[in-house]
Amino acid sequence: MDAMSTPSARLLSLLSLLQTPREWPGSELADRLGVSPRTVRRDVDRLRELGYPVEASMGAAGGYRLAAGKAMPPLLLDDEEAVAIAVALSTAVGKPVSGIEQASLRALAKLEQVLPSRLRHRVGAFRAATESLFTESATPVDPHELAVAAAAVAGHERLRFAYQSGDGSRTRRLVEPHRLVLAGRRWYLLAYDTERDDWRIFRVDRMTRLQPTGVRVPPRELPEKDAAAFVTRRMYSLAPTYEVRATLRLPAAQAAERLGAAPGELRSIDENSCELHGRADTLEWLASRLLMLGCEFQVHEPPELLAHLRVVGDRALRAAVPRP
Amino acid sequence: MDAMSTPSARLLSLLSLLQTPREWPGSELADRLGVSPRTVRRDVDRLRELGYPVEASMGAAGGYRLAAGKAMPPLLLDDEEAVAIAVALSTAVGKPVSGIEQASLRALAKLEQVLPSRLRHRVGAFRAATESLFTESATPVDPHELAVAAAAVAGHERLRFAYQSGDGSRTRRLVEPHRLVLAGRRWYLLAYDTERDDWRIFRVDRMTRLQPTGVRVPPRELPEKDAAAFVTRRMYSLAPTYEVRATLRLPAAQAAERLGAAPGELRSIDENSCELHGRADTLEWLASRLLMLGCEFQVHEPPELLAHLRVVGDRALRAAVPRP
DNA sequence: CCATCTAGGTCGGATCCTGGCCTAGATCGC
DNA sequence: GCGATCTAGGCCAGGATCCGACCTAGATGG
Repeated sequence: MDAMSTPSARLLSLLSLLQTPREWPGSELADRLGVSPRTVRRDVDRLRELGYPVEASMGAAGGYRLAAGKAMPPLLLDDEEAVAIAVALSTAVGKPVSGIEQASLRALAKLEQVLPSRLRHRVGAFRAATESLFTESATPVDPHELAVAAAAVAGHERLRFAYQSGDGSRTRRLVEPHRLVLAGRRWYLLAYDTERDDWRIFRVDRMTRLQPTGVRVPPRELPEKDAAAFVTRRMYSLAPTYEVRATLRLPAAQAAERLGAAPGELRSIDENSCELHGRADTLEWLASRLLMLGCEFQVHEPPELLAHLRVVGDRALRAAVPRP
Repeated sequence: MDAMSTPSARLLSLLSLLQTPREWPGSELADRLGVSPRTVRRDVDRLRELGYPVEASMGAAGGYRLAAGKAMPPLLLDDEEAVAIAVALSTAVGKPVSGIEQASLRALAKLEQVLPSRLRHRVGAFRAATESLFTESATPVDPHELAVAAAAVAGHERLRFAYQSGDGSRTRRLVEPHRLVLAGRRWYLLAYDTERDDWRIFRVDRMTRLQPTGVRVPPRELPEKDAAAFVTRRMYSLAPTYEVRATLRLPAAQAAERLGAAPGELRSIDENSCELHGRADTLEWLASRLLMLGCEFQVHEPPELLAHLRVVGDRALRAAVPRP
């Protein structure tokens, strides 16, 4: 333990100790912090005054611990925990659903800003290991670059990057980032392209070599009020999606449960079948989800999905024929 | 903003402000914290002395921001970010791979300990929404209960719960938790059953109504040195698993990449095929992963997987036949 | 009923903290 | 190049805070 000379440093260490899921007797805390038990009691008081609910169980074998309160206390993580959170957020952000993607992204950007570099390497390694497991998306976005972009948005910093547009041509861009928007299962950066003097939308998974320039610029006004609307209007030109229509031999309630969030539309047909309307961007993802439902189903559209199902079905049957 | 009377409270707020991915001019910080700019400079100094690397850009339009340093600073999260992290950790823990499961679990336990209850509800809601999306596992474990168990392990607290054993019988248990072990894709609790006076292993997904008793007991010694070894020896009686053997028409390198972490064993056969040896606990999971590889393959074992592939293949082909 | 823990009042002396004022150095825009 | 604007940090004096020591009260478990 360090000197713990100042009360501030002591409060921080105290918070860190109390976050461990165990009880600390005052005497042990005093020992660890290098102060008298009386001072520990006063520090506990201070924490309580700051809004952190330190619980104490009285009597012999009593002790202090931090309980759930009204506000989030500062989280004091050790190295491994920090890495675990970074990895978890990365996969969450790379496979966004839910409706808290913006918050996940903010949290990731915040964490990456202060993550020591030696930990950063470990995060990268784990990310590489886990990412390919969830190979649902054809081109999963790099969470690190996403975080860099998010930081640039939040800091109003000019951003430089290489972009590969839909037709394959590569360009260098210098933009003023405005917002990151999740649409479908992809992230888009809405930004003002300073070289082309116009608003542009970039698919984040097509951006590489992001370099925050550090140059802060006053936020520019959008031509339209809602960034998300602006994006969705232009988005479909960038992201070819498939509209699915299928009949599932499964009660609508169960189908909703198994499909989880963002299932698209489900309409009940009768007590044990329903119709699914949805949209997705890769056939593999669609086919896999439908097959994982574990029920009979019929696909009506799109024709590409019908073809893909035939391919997958044939492949499964061939795989099931034992050959030496 | 609050009073910020004491330097400790001020330092915490300052840390929170500096974690935002933007630059803060000293004057604005002074304003927000309700102190003079000189004091802000001193506070910044204090933070630096505590080991938090506050970066400053000089000149006009300069400012302060928190950079990556040697140690993790305390993370100050707003409500949404806290929820996002909790959700991300939950799915990471419920679908464990990687090799940082223990750390993820610790982080989740730490977070849940201090998470305000109103946020806890939101986490539960998001969890329910996202969980069913990744319905790979037959009985996904409840991350919240896992966190409770982890806290009991760390705090040496007796734990009470209801258990449904493999044969379907239900019992109430009172145990002294010793360790949580991840084996295969399942979590097991190694604990001393105080009523049966012996060490037992419980599948966490079969535990319900966990109640930490708050009773702290001195840690008991394991009969064998390594808990993980003890578990793995007994585990296979609890978890029926399938041993897979298959030939993939894919170069070994590519297969490893697409399979990601824990692919089992891959042995290269020739330049564009390889043999896979692995183990998994559900056929659906296995079949889906193999089909997602996007290459031809032949399954040799187990026979159950052959049967399941035939079922899935037939179903896919039936689904691809348009019917009114 | 006693040991052990939290809770908290009081006091004096040492320490620290603050704001004001100063100079120095870096950087950017004009 | 020059001035504006920012960080950096020394110095000082008055006041607030903090600390340990010592005390009593209350809760709890063996």
